Amino acid sequence: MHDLRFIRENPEAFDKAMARRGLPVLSTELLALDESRRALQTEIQSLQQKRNEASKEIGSLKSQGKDARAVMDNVSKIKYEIGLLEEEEDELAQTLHMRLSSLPNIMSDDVPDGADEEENIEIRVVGEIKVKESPDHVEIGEKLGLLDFETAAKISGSRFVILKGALARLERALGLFFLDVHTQDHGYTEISPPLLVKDNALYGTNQLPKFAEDLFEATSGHWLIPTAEVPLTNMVANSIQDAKDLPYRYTAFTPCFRSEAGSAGRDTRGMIRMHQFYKVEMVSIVTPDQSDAEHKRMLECAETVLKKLELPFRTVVLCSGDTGFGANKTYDLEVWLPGQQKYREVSSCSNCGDFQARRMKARFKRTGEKDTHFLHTLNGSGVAVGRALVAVMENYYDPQDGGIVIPDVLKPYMGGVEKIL
RNA sequence: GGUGACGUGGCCGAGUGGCUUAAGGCGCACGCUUGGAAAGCGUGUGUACGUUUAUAGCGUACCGAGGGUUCGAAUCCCUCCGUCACCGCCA
Repeated sequence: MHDLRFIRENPEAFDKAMARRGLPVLSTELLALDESRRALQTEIQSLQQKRNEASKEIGSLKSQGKDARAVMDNVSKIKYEIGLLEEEEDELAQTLHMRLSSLPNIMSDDVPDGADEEENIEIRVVGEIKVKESPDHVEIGEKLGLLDFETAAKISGSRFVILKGALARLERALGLFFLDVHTQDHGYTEISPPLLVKDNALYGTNQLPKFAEDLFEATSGHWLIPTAEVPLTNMVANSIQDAKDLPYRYTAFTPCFRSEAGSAGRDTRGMIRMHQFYKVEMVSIVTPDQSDAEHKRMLECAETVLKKLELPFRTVVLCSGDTGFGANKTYDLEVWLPGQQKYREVSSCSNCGDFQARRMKARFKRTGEKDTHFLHTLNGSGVAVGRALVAVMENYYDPQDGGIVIPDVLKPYMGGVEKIL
């Protein structure tokens, strides 16, 4: 959500920022709406003042036993006028709110221009690619008899999978490992959040109203979370935090549910794009002056777990065309998949600035200061468990016997299993 | 799921239609007092928006949320949400 005052004071800058998102000039129309809304508000307020004064007069007239009918008639008229104006103002406010809440965040100046993911900028490549080529994870898993898409399809349809035995355990091991690293080494607080949320929460983290298509909705009016970013970030919704307690760093290991509407035909093979997958998420709640440093820190936290797993990956900055709706800047981590001979995204670390905080009225206050300010929110995968599992299967594949070697850091989580065979 | 009670400021708590400008207390901040502290005394103490050169002033709204009744609502009515207690069911 954008700050109208910012648009009022910097209309050209705002239009320029939206142009980077491929949007036309909007400030003129938005400011016109805003101005007429404010004019109406002022008018309404002065009428309300009159009404309040007159009502008080009625009270005192009546208590003195005098006739108050003339004043009462007058108030009736005022009330009628207020009603009309309020209706008008309501409509304007709603239009304005809808327009504003469907506009994407302003990107940082250092986000490179570019049309799509092809133009993301690689900032580093980490780890050595030891396995150039391998069977893909589907072949590996099915040959081991531990990966079953067919049975999952029978139960739930396409884009679901069943993991069995040691492979199921390996998935769990990855989740626990990520969680342990972030809580023990990186200072994140483990959260076990709700997986069903109200639309308010999804509005706060900007999945709604624009991206309802990508979500699963329950019959109760709840929605299944597409990422733990939703409950974790919304923990500070409608609140005023004390600056001295910040930053808050939350992490959670949760299932994520995505309808993948509009991705028909994309990544249909394997576990890359599922309706349901596990992810360890990191969320930081910070003051504006902390947010750049926190963003880099979060990126490092995500990189650390891949390094510990000794998985080769590269880090990219998303270009303007690929940066998500709510982010002002995003780094992606892409892990090497020898089955596809490609780097594939396993983490996305975004700084949302005050964009989400404004939507969810998440504020902070410094001791002694009177003003409240909007928090900055950041979220990042630390990392996607399903895709990390794919990466482990393919990078740790042993062509000699078709098995999967367990990475050293996961051994403590595998109960003595050194290799899945 | 059933029945009942309840939801007021940072916290406790009064308030059942107009002297409420939300009493009183606690906490907090500042000041007075003191050699210093405590006690005591005094002053102040929310959020959002509008207006404005303005961290002044003025105004509007906000007593769980949203509607309604009324000239006037914390107070009356309706719907929803949440909390607590007991009962039922249940991982």
